[in-house]
Amino acid sequence: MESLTPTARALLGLLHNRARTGYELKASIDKSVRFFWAASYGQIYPELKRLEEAGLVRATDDPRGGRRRTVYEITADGEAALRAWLTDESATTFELRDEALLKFFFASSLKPDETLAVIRAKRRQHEERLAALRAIEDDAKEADGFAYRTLKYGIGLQEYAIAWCRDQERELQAGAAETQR
Amino acid sequence: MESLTPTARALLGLLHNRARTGYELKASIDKSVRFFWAASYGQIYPELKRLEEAGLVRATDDPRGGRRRTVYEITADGEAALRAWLTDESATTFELRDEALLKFFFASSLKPDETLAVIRAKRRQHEERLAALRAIEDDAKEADGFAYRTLKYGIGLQEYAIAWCRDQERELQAGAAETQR
DNA sequence: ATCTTCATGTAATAAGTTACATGATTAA
DNA sequence: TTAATCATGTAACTTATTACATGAAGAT
Repeated sequence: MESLTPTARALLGLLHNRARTGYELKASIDKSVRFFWAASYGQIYPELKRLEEAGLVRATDDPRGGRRRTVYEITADGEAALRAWLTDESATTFELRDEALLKFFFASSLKPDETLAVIRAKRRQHEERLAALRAIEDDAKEADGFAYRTLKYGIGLQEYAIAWCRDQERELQAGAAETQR
Repeated sequence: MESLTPTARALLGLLHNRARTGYELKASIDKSVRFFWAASYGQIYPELKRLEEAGLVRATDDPRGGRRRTVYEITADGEAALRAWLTDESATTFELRDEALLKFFFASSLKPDETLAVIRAKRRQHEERLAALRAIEDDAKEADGFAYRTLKYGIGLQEYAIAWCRDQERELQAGAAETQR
């Protein structure tokens, strides 16, 4: 038996709470784990099929009027696989891809105002992310405590990044002022 | 002309400072941008070929004894492409994949000691990353100020994550103690 | 009427890792 | 002599995104 991708396990984790359609799973992801584990339809639907073939979820046709609809629920085997993953101590994926930071890293060849633009773009990005996280705060509060704690972690991360950007902006402007004297 | 991947641009950025072999580029990445932009040989060598075909780098055979060796230097077109990217204001990639956090998010079905194990594993991971960043601190200081500032950003991020983990551990243990009374 | 949301799916493509193969040079 | 480092590369695979196609139901 092939081992599951973390994305498949995320689906199992969401289905642990309640049965959902692929569409609902996508919406749930976007309202919860998206900021540290995104997933697209192009992954979710094939992944659900694989999970069904592996017997970890059960698919049930449940049309709403003339609109076809498939609800997935987790099976006992699925619950076991979820638990096995959660309690497995082996190494977990941790990856960061930050192109704005990459630009900042190479900023030595830029003029101060161009560097400033790089940092401001990065700050804006984090501010948008922060706003997106704040927008789902109420939903997270209603879910269990772990969802809310996870969200607060994300909020803190974005705030750290924003504060760092502000520091860099300040230092850059101070440096530019000094050169002008 | 096809647009470049951020990884290709990272190579250009590194070559801006000085010419390097593919092997040296990999080593440079591992000692600088790796924590927010990793790259493997499987990407670097083909990418260098593409950059050469596009005329953005120039390859020169420069064997050391009987060991073949190809040094890449950035061309004027390459410098222009680098600059264009650095000053381009359009959206940049920002992605986080944190499987440990995913586990934490789903921890409601775990027993307190199992949840504790999840957080501790996450903390250990960040502590290792922090140590890796601290180990390259001297190199970053010797490079330009942006490299060092970028590193400090990474260090701060890891410290934030570690502090958060410690908070969660404390809260969990406090909660467990309360239940026992 | 028409726009949004609900709903499912695939094909093409992109981006990247892992494992492997090969072989020279240098340090212990 | 043996291990580490320098050096280059590819094939197979994995993971994921984007764009597209399709169509029903509900809201305005």
